[in-house]
Amino acid sequence: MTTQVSPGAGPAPEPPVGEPRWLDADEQRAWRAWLYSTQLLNDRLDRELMRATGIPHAYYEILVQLSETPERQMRMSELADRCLSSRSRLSHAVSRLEERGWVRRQECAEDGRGLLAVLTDEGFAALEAAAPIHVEGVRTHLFDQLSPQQVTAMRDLGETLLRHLDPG
Amino acid sequence: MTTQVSPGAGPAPEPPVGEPRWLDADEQRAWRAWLYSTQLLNDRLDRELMRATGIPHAYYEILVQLSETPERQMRMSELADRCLSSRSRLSHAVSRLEERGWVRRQECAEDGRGLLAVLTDEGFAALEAAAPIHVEGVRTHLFDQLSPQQVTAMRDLGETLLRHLDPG
DNA sequence: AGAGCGTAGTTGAGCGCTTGACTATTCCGC
DNA sequence: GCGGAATAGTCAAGCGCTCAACTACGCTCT
Repeated sequence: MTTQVSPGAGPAPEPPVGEPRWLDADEQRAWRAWLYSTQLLNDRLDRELMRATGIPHAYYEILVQLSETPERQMRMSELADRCLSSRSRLSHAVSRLEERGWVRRQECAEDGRGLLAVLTDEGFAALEAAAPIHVEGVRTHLFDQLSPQQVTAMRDLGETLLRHLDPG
Repeated sequence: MTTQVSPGAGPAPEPPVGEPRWLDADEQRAWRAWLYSTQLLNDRLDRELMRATGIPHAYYEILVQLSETPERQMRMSELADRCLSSRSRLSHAVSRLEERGWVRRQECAEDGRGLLAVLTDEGFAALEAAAPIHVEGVRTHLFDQLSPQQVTAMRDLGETLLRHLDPG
């Protein structure tokens, strides 16, 4: 779906330097399968979670990150990093979560510039309500479809790519 | 990142019916690696394409789909399906591509309700300019990072999930 | 023929994200 | 301790997407 414009495939004839390294037929197929499946899976999980709980997946992740911290609070920047989110995006998101009463901002003692995002009890309750929905989606659309070997391969793939994409 | 609220892991103690089937530690790890890596990869490819060409990946896909058709034209609905897009989304997107002069709408002879999206020469040129950027991104961030076995595993995973998610 | 239903596509409101500019605070070197 | 760079976070404009309502056409049954 996404790559070829020019030459039809063929067994990788070593393109001259500077020429695009087009995908061959097998690579195309692998790439499209990956692209479509990830897109469909994410859409599906996000949609189901949204329908059932009104929480978009991005917000759910914020709640999860906060809940996994001892004090249920975290610096805005660290939260943004963990959610693979820009600071701006996180700032907007926390504002909306604040409106729902699920998170509040609190000044940071050690750093006058900083703020802590704190998960409220209401926020934790919302997360507890949403978690079973979400895990059920992950089960039925992902793990239930895969053999143990495929799960291993998935983890291996993910971790390999992460080493390249997110060396941090 | 995303699932556990409640019990810490443990070797899958067969939850009672109705209880959430929580992920164990290995599953967590696999899930997070998958989720993060797909997110980072998509963000990266989209961003690079956008920066270099001004074309978001969703629009790029529309152009690709049209270009792969014999007449460089397709019914709106079919185009939406192939782009994993809602009709509404596609309609908006085609409107914007029309403003750029890359696509035009054309009445459909056989069905008075229908429209054809037609790729213009300018649109094709834009696609030809963008394709090398995109394929280079897919190479460097995906295929260059993976062994041949991993590529095979990736295709297998993708296709397995597609059979479940998109049985069409 | 025309009532009713299904299909094709569009539209507008509202939300979330991105970008880039902005404020406020801290850190660092002199 | 003071001036400048770096860091933390916010905000506004603009774009893209979703949802639900809407128009228009085709199909079928009577």
